[in-house]
Amino acid sequence: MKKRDATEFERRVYEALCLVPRGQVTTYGRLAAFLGCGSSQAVGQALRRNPFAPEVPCHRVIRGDLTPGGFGGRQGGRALQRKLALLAEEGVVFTGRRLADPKRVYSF
DNA sequence: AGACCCGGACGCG
DNA sequence: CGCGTCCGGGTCT
Repeated sequence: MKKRDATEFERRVYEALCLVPRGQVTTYGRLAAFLGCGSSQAVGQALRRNPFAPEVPCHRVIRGDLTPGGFGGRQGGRALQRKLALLAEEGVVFTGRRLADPKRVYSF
């Protein structure tokens, strides 16, 4: 496997993600709007690559419906549980598969 | 070209 | 109210 440099678009996503204060989470849609991309899908892909993990709190990013989304959906859900536990320590609690506190969503 | 992920909506119990 | 499913769009390799 070859390593690839993050494109300018992805770099932007990580930078915006770094602006999210601890204890709060953001959504792909808000992130995309802040980047001016207009499509949250591209943001999801950039985080899924997360070449800067764990320096980049990609676990602080959730879907617009307050669902974790594709957080390790391919790793057997193991990574998802791990990030979920991290968020729980920050105060972000999920109810089943949805965020229990929509107020925790941070907006730029 | 193909593959990947997100967003909103609908219906059901 | 919550869940599962459907379709499309934009980006990356």
